Amino acid sequence: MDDTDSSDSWDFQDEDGPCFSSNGSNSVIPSRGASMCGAEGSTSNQSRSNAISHFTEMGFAEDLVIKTVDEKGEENTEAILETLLAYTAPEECASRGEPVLSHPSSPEFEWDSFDDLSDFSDAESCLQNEENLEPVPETKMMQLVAMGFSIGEVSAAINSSDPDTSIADLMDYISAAQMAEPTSDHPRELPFEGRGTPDVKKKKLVKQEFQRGREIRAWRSSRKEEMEKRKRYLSPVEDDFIKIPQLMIGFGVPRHPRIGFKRKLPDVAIGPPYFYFENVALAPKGAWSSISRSLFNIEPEFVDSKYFCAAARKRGYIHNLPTDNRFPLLPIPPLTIAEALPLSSRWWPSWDVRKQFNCLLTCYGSALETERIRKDLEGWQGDPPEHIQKRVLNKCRKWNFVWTAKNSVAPLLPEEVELMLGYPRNHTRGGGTSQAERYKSLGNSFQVNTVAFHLSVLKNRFPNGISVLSLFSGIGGAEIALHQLGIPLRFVVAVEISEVSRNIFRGWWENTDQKGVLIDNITDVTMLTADKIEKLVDYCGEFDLVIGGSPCNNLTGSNRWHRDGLDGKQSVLFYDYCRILNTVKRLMREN
DNA sequence: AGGACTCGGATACGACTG
DNA sequence: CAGTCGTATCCGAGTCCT
Repeated sequence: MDDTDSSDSWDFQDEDGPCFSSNGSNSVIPSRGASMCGAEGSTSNQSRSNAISHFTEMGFAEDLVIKTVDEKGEENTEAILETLLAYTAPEECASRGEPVLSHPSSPEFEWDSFDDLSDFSDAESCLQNEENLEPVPETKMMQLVAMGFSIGEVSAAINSSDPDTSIADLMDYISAAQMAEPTSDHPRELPFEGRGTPDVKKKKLVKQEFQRGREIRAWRSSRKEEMEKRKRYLSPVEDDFIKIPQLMIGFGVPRHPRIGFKRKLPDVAIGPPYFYFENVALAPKGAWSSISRSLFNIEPEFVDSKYFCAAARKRGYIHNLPTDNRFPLLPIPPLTIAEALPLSSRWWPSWDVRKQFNCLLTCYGSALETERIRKDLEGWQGDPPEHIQKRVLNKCRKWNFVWTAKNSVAPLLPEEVELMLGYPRNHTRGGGTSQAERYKSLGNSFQVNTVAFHLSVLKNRFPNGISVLSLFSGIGGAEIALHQLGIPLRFVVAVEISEVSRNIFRGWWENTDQKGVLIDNITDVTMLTADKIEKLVDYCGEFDLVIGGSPCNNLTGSNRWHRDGLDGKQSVLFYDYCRILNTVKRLMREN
C-alpha cells in the first residue's frame, strides 16, 4: 500500500488503547475497539480526544500531543506521528528554542562522540543506562516502524489484519508483501527514513536520533511479543512446512553433490550484501519455519559436518550465497575417528562401533564418569557382557569419550576438538582461558570446513578483500574460514559478548598478521543500532557479508532447563540479526 | 514403542586470592 | 575470612528414526 495515496486507508492501535482508521476522505473514525456511539455533531470532538488519548498512550507528553493534534488536524495521524517523533529529538527541540522533551525510553548518551569510531565500547554504557529505564507503552505501528519497515508497509499489514494479530504475524505479512511483485497496492518503497522531501537531510537526522530509542524499545518489547510467537510455533497445529532432511547434505557436500541443483532466491533476498545465518538444525518444531520467515522465506540448507570432519554437527544455514562451483578447503580433514586419532585405535574395543563422534558440545564428561567405566570393564576376561558393552557405549556416545588405554576412556582434549572443528591447534589456548572456557567456546563455534565450503564461492568475487559484519562472532570461525580460503579480510566488525572469545579471536588476528582493520569493541548486538551501523558503513565502506550464528541455548535439545525456543533469553537475539541485516540492506539501497 | 541424539544450566563445593 | 573462580555433579524432554 502506498501511504501517500489518499484513496488508501490505514489504522493503528495500541494493545489496549483506542484505535482509529483514517479512510479515504481523511476523516478519522473510530474502528474496532473504539465506540461508535454519540451524536453526529460530537464526532469531531470525539475524534480529537481519541487522537489525543491515542498518542498520549504511545508515551508522548500530553501538552505536546494536544498542540500537535490541533496544529495538524486530528485526521492527519501520520503527520502527527512524524511531528511528535521529530519533536522528541533533543536537537530539534533546542533548535526551536523549546524545552527538550525527554522520552522515557530515549537513553541520554553521547552519540556524537562516535565521530571517529575510536571507541564503540560506549555501547556498554548505553546498555547500562537503558537497563535503568522503565518500559513505555508501545504500539505495533511504532514497533514495526522501529524495526525498519516503512509506515506504508506497516499500515497495509495492520489494516489487513485482525486487531489481535501479533507483531510476528504482521512481520510475516510485510515480508510476504515485500516478496510479492510490486503492485499498486504494495509498491516496493523505500523505508521511512529514505523517502525524499526537500529538507529530507534534516528530517533524516532527526528521525535517526529518535530511531535509536525506538530500536532499543523494539528490542525490549520484542521479547514480550515473541511469547505469542512461541505459543504459535510450539503448537502442534502449527504447519511446520520445513522438514529436517534425514540425509543432511544441504545443497550438496563434496562427496555427495546434488547434480543439477538450482535454487531461486526471492528478489528481496538477493544481495548485496551477502548474508549467512547459522543455528542448530534440531531446534524445536516450527523454529526453523519462523527463522526462514524472518529471513525472506529462504529455504534453510541443513548440513551435517560429519561430511567435513570426524564429528557430527547438524546445523541449518540460511544464506543468499551462490551455490555453484563451491570447493572445499584442502587438505580434507580426517573423516573418521581412526584417522583423526590414530593413537587411540590401539585401545579401541571391537564392540565400540563408533566411526565418528557425535556433536562436539560445550560440556564434557567428568573424571568420575570415566572412572565408573573403568570399573565396569575391569575384571572381565576378554570382552565384557553385552549389557555392560551397551551401557559403556552409550556413555561413550553421550560424552564423546576416546579410548586412551585398556579399559580406560577420556574426554577429547581441547586441541583435538580444535582440529576436528577446523581451527588451528591451540587456537583457544592462552590468554587466561580455562579448560571449561575452551570447551565452551569451541562447542559454540562454527565447523570451519563446512562454513568455508559455503563461503568458497566468494573467493573469485572478492579478490581484493572483503568487508565483514560478523555477529555473534565467537572465536572467529567465519573469519578463519575466509582466511583459509585466501580471501583477504579488509574490514571485520566482530560483535561478540564473551570477552574470552573476543580475546581468542584478537589473538588469532594478531598471530596471523592480518592487514585489514578489526573493530571488535562492540560487544552486544542489541546495541548495534542503525546509527552505529551507518557510522561503521561510513568508516569501512559497505559490508560485503553479514554473517553470524545466533545463540542456540534455547533451541538445542541439550538444554534441559530453558529450551524456550526463539523467544528464549539468548536465542531471541536472532531477531537482532534480522534487524541488523535489514538495516545494512536499507543503507545499501539508499547509497 | 523404544532407542538415539542434542552449539546446556543450576548448584554445591573446594581451591585460590587479597 | 569473605569473595571469586573453576570444577564436578546433578538435572529430562523434544524429536526423529527404526
